[in-house]
Amino acid sequence: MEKTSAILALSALAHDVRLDTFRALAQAGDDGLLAGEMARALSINPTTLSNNLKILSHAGLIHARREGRGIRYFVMAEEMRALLGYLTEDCCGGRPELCAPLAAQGTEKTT
Amino acid sequence: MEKTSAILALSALAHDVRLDTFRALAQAGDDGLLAGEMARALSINPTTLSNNLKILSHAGLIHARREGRGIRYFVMAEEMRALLGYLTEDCCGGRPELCAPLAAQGTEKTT
DNA sequence: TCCATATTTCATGAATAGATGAAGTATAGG
DNA sequence: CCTATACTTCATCTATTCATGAAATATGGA
Repeated sequence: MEKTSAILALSALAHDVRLDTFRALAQAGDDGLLAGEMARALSINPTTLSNNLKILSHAGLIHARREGRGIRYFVMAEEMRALLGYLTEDCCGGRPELCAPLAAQGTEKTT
Repeated sequence: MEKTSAILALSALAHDVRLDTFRALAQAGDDGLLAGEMARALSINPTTLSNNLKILSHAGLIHARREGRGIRYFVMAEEMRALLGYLTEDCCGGRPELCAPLAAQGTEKTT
């Protein structure tokens, strides 16, 4: 992954609504979610959501497909993997172990 | 890790100078780097660098220690690990395998 | 004490991001 | 076709971020 793509993805995720949205889509997995479902579920103004979905799409983190009157969004796991790979491999000074003991590590519940 | 901390860290990293700085510090490891060394090495205006170092510090990704006339900065690996953990565990819908095959994965050289 | 060095804080202006109502586009169904 | 639904795009305003010169602060040494 290139640095510019990484920065694009990082800034896409660094936002309350977008992070919530991304998480909801990740949870939904291959089923994806309709824009309207997300707007209702997360109580977001449809226009605001649409703008933020566009930013996530542009970063390559999600993609969309029309479905009847609605538009269904899906997470792009590959891009997220690439980002995590970039952060661990490239940003941790070639010593991934410094920053990436993701295998084990305590799994606390967060919100 | 809490969502607000994650957003703070993500936006701290989502910036050209700050990402470069963070990478340089990660490479330096426990030796850390003086602010001046980084400014010279990366050709960054000292004021600009200082502002960006403050942002990284505030996000908990680095910390500083005075050393004579200079100030030496160090990466906070723990916070970076927490961020990566948050992204994989919390954002990938409780199905980390979706986004975190960091163990294997092709290690291409990036810039 | 006085000065040079190293870095930060302050102040300011320019650029970018963010939210949202109104208007536009696409689709389904009568 | 006509209308309702589901979204997006446009236009606009506000808020935040960014970069940087000038001034302030801290330290070391003569």
